[in-house]
Amino acid sequence: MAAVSDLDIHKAPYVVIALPVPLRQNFTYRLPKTCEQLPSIGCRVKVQFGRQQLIGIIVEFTQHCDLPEKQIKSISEIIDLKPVLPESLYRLTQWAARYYFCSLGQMFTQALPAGLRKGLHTTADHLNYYQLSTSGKQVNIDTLKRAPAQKRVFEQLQSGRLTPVEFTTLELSKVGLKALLEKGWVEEHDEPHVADMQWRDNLAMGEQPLKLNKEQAVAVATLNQNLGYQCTLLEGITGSGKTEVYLAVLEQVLKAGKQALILVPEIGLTPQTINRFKRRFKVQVAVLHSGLTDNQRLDAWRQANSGEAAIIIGTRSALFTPMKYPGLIILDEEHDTSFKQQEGIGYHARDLAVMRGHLESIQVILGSATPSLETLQNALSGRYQHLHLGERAGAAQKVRQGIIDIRNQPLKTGMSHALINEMRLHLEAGNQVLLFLNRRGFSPALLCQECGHLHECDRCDAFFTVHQSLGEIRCHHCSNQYAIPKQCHQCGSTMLMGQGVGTEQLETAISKEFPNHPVIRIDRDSTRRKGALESHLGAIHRGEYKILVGTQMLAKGHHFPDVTLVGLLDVDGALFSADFRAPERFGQLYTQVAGRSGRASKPGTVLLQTCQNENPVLRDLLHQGYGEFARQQLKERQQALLPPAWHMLLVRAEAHLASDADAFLTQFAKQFQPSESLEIIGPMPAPLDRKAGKFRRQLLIQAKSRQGLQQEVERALPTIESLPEAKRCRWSLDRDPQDLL
DNA sequence: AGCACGCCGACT
DNA sequence: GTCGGCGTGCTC
Repeated sequence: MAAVSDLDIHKAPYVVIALPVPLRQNFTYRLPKTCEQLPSIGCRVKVQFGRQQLIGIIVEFTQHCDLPEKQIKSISEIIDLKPVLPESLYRLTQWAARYYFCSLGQMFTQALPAGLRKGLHTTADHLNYYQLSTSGKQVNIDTLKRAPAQKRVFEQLQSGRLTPVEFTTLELSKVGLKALLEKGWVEEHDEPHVADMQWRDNLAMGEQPLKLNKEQAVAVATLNQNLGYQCTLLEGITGSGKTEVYLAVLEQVLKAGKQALILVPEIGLTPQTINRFKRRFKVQVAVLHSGLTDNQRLDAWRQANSGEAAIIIGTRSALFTPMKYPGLIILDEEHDTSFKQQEGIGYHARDLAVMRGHLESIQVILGSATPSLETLQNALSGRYQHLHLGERAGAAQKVRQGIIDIRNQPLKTGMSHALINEMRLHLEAGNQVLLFLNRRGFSPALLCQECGHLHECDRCDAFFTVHQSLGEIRCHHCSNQYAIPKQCHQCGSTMLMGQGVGTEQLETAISKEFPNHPVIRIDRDSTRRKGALESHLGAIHRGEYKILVGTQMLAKGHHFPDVTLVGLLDVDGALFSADFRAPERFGQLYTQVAGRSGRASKPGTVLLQTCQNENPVLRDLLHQGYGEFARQQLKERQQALLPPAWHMLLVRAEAHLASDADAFLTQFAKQFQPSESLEIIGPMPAPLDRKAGKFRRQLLIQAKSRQGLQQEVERALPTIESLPEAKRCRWSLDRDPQDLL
């Protein structure tokens, strides 16, 4: 970035500033009248914007400005003299803003922790922590026998001081701490903070590494040879020891005095994962998850930025955490959809991680048992290094797998007789059974048995979902809910019943079928309460439940050693979805459950219910494993001009009048010339046509080359933005959309 | 996004 | 008569 210390204020009197507003532009201000030291590009400044004060970032110094003089305001305050972000991250933000067609200001909103957006310092000069007081050290812990929350806090403090971040990470009770502070057994300290960089010269090891098998050793050796930027796909089946490979590479990186950033899916950031890294190396680990307060998040950011934290672990947004000594980026479960932001600017942490590795000249490791087709294509084409762990065909070989043909078969609440019989066998042998049901398309609607009327949400184009236990009908697309009606809204009949199978109904039906085997349901509804998922999983492991019913949630990252039968009830729904990624997702889900059911001594069985037992896609997956299946899918995507072969931009528009959304998208489409390398599809109704009383339409732009798409959209956007139709609806752009639904 | 202005419905 | 609903428009 160009420093401006050599520029004269008179020559460059204007400052272009990126502001945190959802507008695709920057704003020009004047330097303050009294400005002793000139800030540089990347510094934060406070400015008056309309009627509010905002904090923005300097993007450029310039001599000319087309606006009338009197419209230009002066910067009210300069916050930093040094850029908030290191140059590599400034460039990454700039690149991402361009790629995702948003302003730098919007991208900075994603990249900076809230504390910095509010103007707090980038460095911590004080360290705040709790520790046992002199009187506290005399106290016998048994006196806290009847106060378990206090006891846990006390125990932790016996082994050393705790910062507020650590306090939250350990899930300790605030009330317990408060009580101890009041008793005077614990004191709060605030001391000048001196950065401790000991780890860089003298890495202290904790737990001994496990012995690597041959494949792991080869992978580690290969990875350790990489210098500078290199992206690698580490394709390893469940249980093949990817983490051990990460740890071995990490050791080399830490020994060289470099930091590592580890990104995991939302669901994967568990204390177990974090502890595995903490136990191996005696270094500071900064953890960034959604549960942190703004201050705690800023603390973790500062530790990473100063180089004190050697390891940074976090979910999607942790991608933007700066490292003083960048050494390595690991992105585990690379195919996980939580790496793509779904709301606002839909950036993909995986794609940006690769770009960041490039900008920082460090290696990036993408790990998965079931790589996304995007990553697989890059690995097959040689853009990424490709390393394998475990047999290629996957765990599918070790499990018994079967297809239940349900054509013309009577189903009992979604279950075939064959499935019920098999369940009985496994349950009688004392094992656990797991049933998967996709939520989408499977909601039990409220049907009138007399007139056939299906009760529909009055704000959306979706059927209500019946929740028997709550006595409610709910719309899953907006928060609309009512008591279950006693009479049909159309004919007044009282013969109303749920139609279709949802997890809840399945749960009830199973309890009737197997009264002696307790059932538990795991889905978004049953795990809403904080800690509910953990407690349910605990009960499952203790064998308190024999039958597990759930959605995808159950497949991710959990291992159930006593489950010997897994049933996938709605295979057809996944294979014939409107979403072109549905088969890929199904392949990933299937491979995960197949890899996790049973164990060496108790081989698992996976049963699929389908009307398509000759389906070639299904055959590939079952007989040749995910690798072959994925390669086949890649070919199909190429033929259909779909990602990752082609590149996609989804334009969404929402308006009170369907015609307003349509008119805008029609105008949008007119800005492009369809050709051999550019296709325009739509405008068409979004799959959920009406949501919360508004009409939703979408337009799909598919381009042969990434650059072509970039250029075309960049050329057309200024015109589109000034379209009168653009004001009559809310619209947004989603690059590389994950969900067309 | 905020924040204002502005124009129509149920209340102290 | 007002309080407040959210539609529309603007921000260097």
